[in-house]
Amino acid sequence: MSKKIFLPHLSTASDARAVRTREALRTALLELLEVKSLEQITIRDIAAAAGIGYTTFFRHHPTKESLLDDLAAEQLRRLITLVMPMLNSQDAKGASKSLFRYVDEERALWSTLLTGGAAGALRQEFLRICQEIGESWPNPNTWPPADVTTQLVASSTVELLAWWLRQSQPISVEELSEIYDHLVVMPAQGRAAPSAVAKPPRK
Amino acid sequence: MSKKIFLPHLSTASDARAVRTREALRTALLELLEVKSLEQITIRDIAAAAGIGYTTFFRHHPTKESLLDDLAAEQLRRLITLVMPMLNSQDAKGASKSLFRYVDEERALWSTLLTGGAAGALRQEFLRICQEIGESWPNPNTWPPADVTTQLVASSTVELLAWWLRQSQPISVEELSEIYDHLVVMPAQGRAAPSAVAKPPRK
Amino acid sequence: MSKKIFLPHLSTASDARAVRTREALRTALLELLEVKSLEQITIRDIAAAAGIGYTTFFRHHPTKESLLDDLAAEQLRRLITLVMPMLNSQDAKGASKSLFRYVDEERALWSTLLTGGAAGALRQEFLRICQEIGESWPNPNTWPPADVTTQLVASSTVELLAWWLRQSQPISVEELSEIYDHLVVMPAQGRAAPSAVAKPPRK
Amino acid sequence: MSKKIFLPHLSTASDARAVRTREALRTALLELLEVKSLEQITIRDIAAAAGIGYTTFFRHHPTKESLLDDLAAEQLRRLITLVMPMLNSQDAKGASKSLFRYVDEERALWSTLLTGGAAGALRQEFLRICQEIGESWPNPNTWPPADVTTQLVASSTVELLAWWLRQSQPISVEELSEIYDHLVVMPAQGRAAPSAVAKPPRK
DNA sequence: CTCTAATCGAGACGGTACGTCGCGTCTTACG
DNA sequence: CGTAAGACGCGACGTACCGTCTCGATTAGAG
Repeated sequence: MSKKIFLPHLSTASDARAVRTREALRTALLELLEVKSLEQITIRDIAAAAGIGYTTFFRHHPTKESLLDDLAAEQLRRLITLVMPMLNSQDAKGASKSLFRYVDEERALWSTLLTGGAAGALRQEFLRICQEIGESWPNPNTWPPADVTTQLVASSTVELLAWWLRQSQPISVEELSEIYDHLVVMPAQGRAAPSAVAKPPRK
Repeated sequence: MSKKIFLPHLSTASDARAVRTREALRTALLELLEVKSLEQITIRDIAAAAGIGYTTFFRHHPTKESLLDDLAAEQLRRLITLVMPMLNSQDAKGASKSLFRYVDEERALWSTLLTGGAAGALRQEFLRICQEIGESWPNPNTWPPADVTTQLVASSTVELLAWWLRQSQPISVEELSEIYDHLVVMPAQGRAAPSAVAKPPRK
Repeated sequence: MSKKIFLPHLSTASDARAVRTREALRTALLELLEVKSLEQITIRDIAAAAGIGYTTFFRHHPTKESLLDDLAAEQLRRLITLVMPMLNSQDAKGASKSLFRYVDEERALWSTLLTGGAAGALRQEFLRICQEIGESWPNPNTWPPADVTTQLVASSTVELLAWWLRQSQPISVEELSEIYDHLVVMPAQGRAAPSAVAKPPRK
Repeated sequence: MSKKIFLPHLSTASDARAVRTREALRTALLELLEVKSLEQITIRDIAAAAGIGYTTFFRHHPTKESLLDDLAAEQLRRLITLVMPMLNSQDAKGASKSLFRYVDEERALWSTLLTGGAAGALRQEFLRICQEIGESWPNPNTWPPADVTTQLVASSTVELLAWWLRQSQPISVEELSEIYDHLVVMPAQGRAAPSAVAKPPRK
């Protein structure tokens, strides 16, 4: 009962037509994500929107999730490298400004990804990766536990970004940084409370 | 020549069989949610797990989401009434303890709802309702804007609860309250900085 | 795997309510047959039209076919006793007039039965019974074979009756008798063709 | 947001697979018709018997009746062109022999169609078409009325054919022609009774 | 400058799930 | 305490997509 006998050519990434098709697929998915959620989008929808044959989709991606990856993976990775410093950087303010400036540059893309139909999937993937990276770090016995702090910072960051991108009246990067610093970064760095709390004995 | 003669939900609600069936459906969904996500669960799965006929499902609920509502709506409403005070209560500590004690009482249910396959849906619904309630409040021109604060408090609360329920080593309500107060409540109340947090008492 | 555990009371035919219900069912079916075919009519339709509960239907008849029987069986039997003489009677003219006069008296009923949604079923049952009776008769080695003659007479009779009942301009019993005699009876009695054909050699 | 995107029947008709499938469907239906009536046959039955997927059925036919059409329409049309001459041809004997010889050639098919589970449907369709054609003819004020004659000839023809195909002992085309001529054709042509029938007064 | 070979769209195909409908049986609550 | 109302399991309906496969047309390179 083999699961996959189907192995398309996975077109030689250098073929001009293939490149054009991939681009069309990405664009099509983004367009559709502005309107409906990933699960509501069918592969047939995407192929139609991209102006390619249904079967051709599978020459490039095994599933629609794979196409979303292709879209988001690199951007997501970059976003994460900009977020993680928040947890221990000395210059959190500067770091957060870098983060928001980057998102501002790619505003159109992130707007779709975080406020459109892929928001759930993106959020989940983002949290997963943050957790993964957090776990690989040296884990001093801090309080509150590092994993929960990471989780809350990551989730708050996504939520704040989504909120920002939803606003009709633009909010400046500086102002957003202030909010972020106030509500997310400082509490997480334990500077929220003046007297840095020593880890309480567990058990 | 009417097109729709299908009128469910007229069930007497007092018929013993119907009550039994509804209960079986709820239980079945909870069982399945421990294993897979809501979208992966088919109505046929639920019916089979509940030991009822596939068609019978529709006599009680138009969709599986409706069944989830039936499960979660009241509990969710209760959770929310316990969360909202965090945003302005004088006695946040007490409020948060009430919150966590309630979740602790319904630990089995909330564990499934927040760490199982319905987590995404629940989280989204929770945020939606919080936002709705927040908007109905008197809105002094605070900074940071009230809506973003609400959003972050709500999302952090869910995230923290999910983290708590996932822990293999139980964490006491008191300790959790400390973490919550530290990372979520105080920053949100703008009391983030000076007022000292003494080493949190254990137990 | 028992097929029938369901044995309703089959209400004591003398109960006044039962009698009223049976009558309502018959009427309801007749009404519906004017509009759609037997297979398109559901038992729920009939019950609703008769103003009785769905389940109650089954107290009186196991299937809708059984109800049709109840309606038609006796009338059908009577019709047949009037038709069979055509095959050998001396006084075919008189016999056919009796036949058509009877149908004329029950015009409303037969009109529904033969031109409405039960036409197919009635026709088939009629033919079946004719054939059965024909077979029980002494079978002199006639030519053409008796069974085919019976079959054709029966089918032509039904067809002619249906045609008659469909006419918007009423045709008198006398005239119809002429047509019947001409097209059906005389040929069947071998008085059709002038030169009576001797039985041809069979291979 | 269109409700119906379902567009079958665009099949290339030249695709070898499609041709094979269509053939399999025809064969399957014929097999099933030997056993049960059209209404008792489900589309799932047909698909299973044809060895194709249930859904695939609908790529080729919207209903099972449509499949029956596909089977019978052309043959039926041919049969009718052979029957209609009976009503006015000079050479009825020759015409009837052509008719029966044709049916004899396609004996297997017609045997299934006229004595199997599609008999009712076929009969009805046959009568409908005959009537239709008859109505398009010049309609001299004959007696008996042309439409009833057509109806009776058509129905008798089908009945006779069905009888013939049911016989275990084969009856020759010649002999059948004799019977047909005797019982159906001659009466219909008004050459039935020796003493020509004087036209009875109408109205 | 044909002629074979690779490629790609279109869509046929077997599936699985959907939501609807009617069946005939069984249970319950009500009058 | 019998009966109507309707809950129930069942199975067919017709639709939508899935992911795989086949095919015919369109190019592209080789003879």
